[in-house]
Amino acid sequence: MAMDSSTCLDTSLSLFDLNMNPLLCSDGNHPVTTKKELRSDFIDVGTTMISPKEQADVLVEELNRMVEENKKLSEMLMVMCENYNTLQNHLMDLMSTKNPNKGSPSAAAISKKRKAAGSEDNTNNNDRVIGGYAESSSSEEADWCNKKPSTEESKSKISRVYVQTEPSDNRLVVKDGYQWRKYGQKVTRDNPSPRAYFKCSFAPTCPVKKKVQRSVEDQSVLVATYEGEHNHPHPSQTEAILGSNRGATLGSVPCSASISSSGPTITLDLTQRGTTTHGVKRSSPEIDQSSPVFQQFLIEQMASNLSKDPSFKSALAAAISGRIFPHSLVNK
DNA sequence: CGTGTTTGACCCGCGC
DNA sequence: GCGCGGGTCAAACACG
Repeated sequence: MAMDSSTCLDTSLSLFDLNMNPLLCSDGNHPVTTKKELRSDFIDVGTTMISPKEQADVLVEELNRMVEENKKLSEMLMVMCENYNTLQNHLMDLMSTKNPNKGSPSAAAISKKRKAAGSEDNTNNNDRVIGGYAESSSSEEADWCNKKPSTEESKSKISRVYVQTEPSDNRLVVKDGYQWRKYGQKVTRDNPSPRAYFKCSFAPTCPVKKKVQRSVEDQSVLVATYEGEHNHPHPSQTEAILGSNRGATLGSVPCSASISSSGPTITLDLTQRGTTTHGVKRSSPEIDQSSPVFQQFLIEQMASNLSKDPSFKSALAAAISGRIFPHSLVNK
């Protein structure tokens, strides 16, 4: 639904601002130093002639400052997540008062036979492509649930995302920020386009699966069907706060229509925790973002991503070389 | 060499 | 029981 998108987009843009601009810390006094600024800080220090002892002190001081900023960024993330949840709940209330009956499929729809589902992509009149993406309504999903009587809770969490792509783009790729491993491809009877099967590979234990297939009616539209719920935070929740300006990271921000670097693809992540589909409030257990486990996860992700970030490495290398070989840096 | 993708084989549920 | 079709597995392959 578009409302979800706008809510999500709002949060994403906040993240984007977080990445691009030196913001004030939560105490409102100390500006958060971006990675770019850090690099220039290093160079500035590196070009001045100071003793090794002082250099070590400066390094320690710098490290402490970064740790402090890291803490503050984490706090900001927590606040933002809370705001997101508040907005989401507000939206739920609005949607439930507007469409009290939506999301409760009729018994007829539920009892649809498997054969009737054969033309699922072009018979569901409730599905509409809206501005490049759309989400499905309930009937097909209820049918899906019926096909496989759920033995696990996650089986019942099914959503569908429509993504407008270039007709010439033959890849069955729907960018939603998560990491997916393809484990199969099949040509189905009702659709000449192959259907690709993906599993979430961000967390080894994540049960979420995704099916991607081109729409029968419009070959430029990819239909991504998500099954299950992620048991881990969205990768962008940890990557975004690192202030990385890399395209890959930006592309992983949910609802990234305005900032995606990969062409006209517009993705709407309906699988995110707390997100609803079909106007039905999800009842799955939510990840407590204030929990020590979540915070530990965040810290580990930050450390991991920082260590992988080539620009951070080069900045660090420049800073170190600037201190050890100040002249060589000046000559550059 | 590790990781991800491809693709044919296999499994299983459903309809006849 | 058999055939069909969707979903999954796993060996082979590609790539960085």
